[in-house]
Amino acid sequence: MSSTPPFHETLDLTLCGSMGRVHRLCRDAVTLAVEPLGLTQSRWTAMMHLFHLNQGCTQQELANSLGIEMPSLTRTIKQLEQQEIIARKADADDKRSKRLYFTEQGLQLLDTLQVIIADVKEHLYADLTTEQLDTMAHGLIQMEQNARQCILHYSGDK
Amino acid sequence: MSSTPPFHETLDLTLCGSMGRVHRLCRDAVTLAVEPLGLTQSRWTAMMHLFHLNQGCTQQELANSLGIEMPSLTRTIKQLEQQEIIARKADADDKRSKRLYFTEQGLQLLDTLQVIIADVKEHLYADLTTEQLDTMAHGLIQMEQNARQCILHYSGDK
DNA sequence: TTAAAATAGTTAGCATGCTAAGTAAATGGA
DNA sequence: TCCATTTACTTAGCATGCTAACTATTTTAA
Repeated sequence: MSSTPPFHETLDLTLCGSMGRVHRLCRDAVTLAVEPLGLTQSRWTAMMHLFHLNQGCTQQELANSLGIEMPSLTRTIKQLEQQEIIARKADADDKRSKRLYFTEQGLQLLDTLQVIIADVKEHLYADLTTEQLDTMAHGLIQMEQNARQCILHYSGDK
Repeated sequence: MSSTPPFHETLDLTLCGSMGRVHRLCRDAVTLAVEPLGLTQSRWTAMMHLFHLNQGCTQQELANSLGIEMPSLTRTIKQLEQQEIIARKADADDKRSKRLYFTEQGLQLLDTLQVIIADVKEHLYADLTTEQLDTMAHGLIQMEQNARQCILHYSGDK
């Protein structure tokens, strides 16, 4: 296939493992930084996505944005609700749905969170050029598509 | 900071989330493919790394290679031992260490595993150029370093 | 030489992802 | 109209990562 086996070949499938490791490390870095706020990774991530989406979105929409399944989100939402950071309100039109809103103190926490995350982000992306980051982002998207297709392929074969 | 906010900016910290997602998807793809062999992600990954290292390495060496902590590996090794795929043998010189070897059937399974993984890998890396993969691999290594430093920074501040 | 520190591995228990299966509400077709 | 299907969410329980704390052994240093 490739006539000039380069760097990534030596990584083999470890490229995948490498992504997992970097993912864990990045999220550990942020989580450490926001520890004083009493937030875990899943909670601050959910908050950031809810902010970027829009208050009033459904859990399903937030789960899609996060790229996780509903049951994983349910647990996190429950915790954020107990911490009184977000509130669930039943949709009047569709009684199955619950719409998500920040509470007053949730909004205040969000502000602090954003500042801290911006700071950590600078550290994490240090020494990486814009072009590199773009290439990585696009590559990740391509691989995500490939993986989804691959999963269909193998589960279809059964 | 960046005067021309590009693609990755819109992803924000989601680059990290994206890596986590791609990691999960890739490993799910392989895990589906090797399901007939009765292997989970942590088990086939450990097998591949043990193959690339050398039989007879210690658990600590394998954990380093995998980029995971010892307790995580202990569990996986125990399972692989129960499946009689690998065997732990006490080191004669250092009685604390246990050295890892494939069993006969473990080696046979490894052969099959390699074939399947090569196939999946081709799917996963489809439409990605060698240059892209190289950039990604290097970027990941850089980010891993950044994250480790960042973690030191924030835990040192306490 | 012997007590303290470091190292290899284990166990216990948490965080976060997942699937499977259940409930309640909405939708769609006979 | 009414039953079957779909959809939104929840609950239960597994897989895999982690840290904290323990045992046993080795190394270091007084």
